[in-house]
Amino acid sequence: MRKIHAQRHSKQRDAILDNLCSRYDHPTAEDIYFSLKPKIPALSLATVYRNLSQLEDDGKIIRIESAGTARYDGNVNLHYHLSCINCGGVFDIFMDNDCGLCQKASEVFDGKITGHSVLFTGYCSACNKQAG
Amino acid sequence: MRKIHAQRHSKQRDAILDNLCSRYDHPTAEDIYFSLKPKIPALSLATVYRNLSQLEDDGKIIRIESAGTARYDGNVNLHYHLSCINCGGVFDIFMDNDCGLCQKASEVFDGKITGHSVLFTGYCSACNKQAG
DNA sequence: TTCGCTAACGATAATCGTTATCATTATTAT
DNA sequence: ATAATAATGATAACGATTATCGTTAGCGAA
Repeated sequence: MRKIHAQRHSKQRDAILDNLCSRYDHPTAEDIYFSLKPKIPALSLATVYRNLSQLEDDGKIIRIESAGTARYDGNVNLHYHLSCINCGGVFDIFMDNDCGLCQKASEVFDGKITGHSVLFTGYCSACNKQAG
Repeated sequence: MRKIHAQRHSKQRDAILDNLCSRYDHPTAEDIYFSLKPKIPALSLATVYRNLSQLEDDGKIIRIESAGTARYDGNVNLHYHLSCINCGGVFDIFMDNDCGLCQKASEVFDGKITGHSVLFTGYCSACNKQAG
């Protein structure tokens, strides 16, 4: 089902990937759109969506399925996320391995596991200190 | 932010919870709607959505954030899910613990972790046998 | 270098899942 | 039974995403 993409180069796609890779706040498509709009005034939101799915298909970015709106991540190395109950932000959680999660899951599941994602919920550093 | 609900009893809510708890295919709101429609012809899709969020707030069911459409699960005990790349189905993966995932995450994350969800991707039993 | 093909674009309409509104119905305490 | 109001059904509204379509631009061949 994976499509073949990016037969041609485009400034918009470059800008979108650059933008995503230079930030760590896991922006939504709209966040990226508004972030690039000053630099590329003619940019269309449709183009952002189009390229984000394309880049995802090409394995260059990751889509984070948080409630409601999709967020994106330019870091394709294995890591997890925490969605803050208080501020709604999404934060990185880096662990040097998956704690044997896939291994264990493969043992108990009669199918084939090719990947996984983990979304923690709780309070980010700032909100935890602030609210207690 | 958790709301107080269910001050009154309703046949619709009972039916929705019953339906969800008696099946293991992690249906969408619409799936439940069509499943109950023959039994409760006057049922409205809005009522299904309303009660699903209410039941979720009450901790009686779980919402699974898969791509696009939300799915629901009547089993509130800790377990994980696999989304089949081939057929699109969502399947249970039961493990007797979290493999130390939360423990490890708490060590490396400067905030407070209160919960987590894991979504594996791959092939379900049937699709794995069929396609290889 | 220009030409032609068509991928990618921008603008916007359409779609889809979900939520809000509101008049009506039904549950429950009195 | 009655009154108060939670919950309902119908449907409009909403927000995120995708599809459409005419135009633009990347790139290989002439």
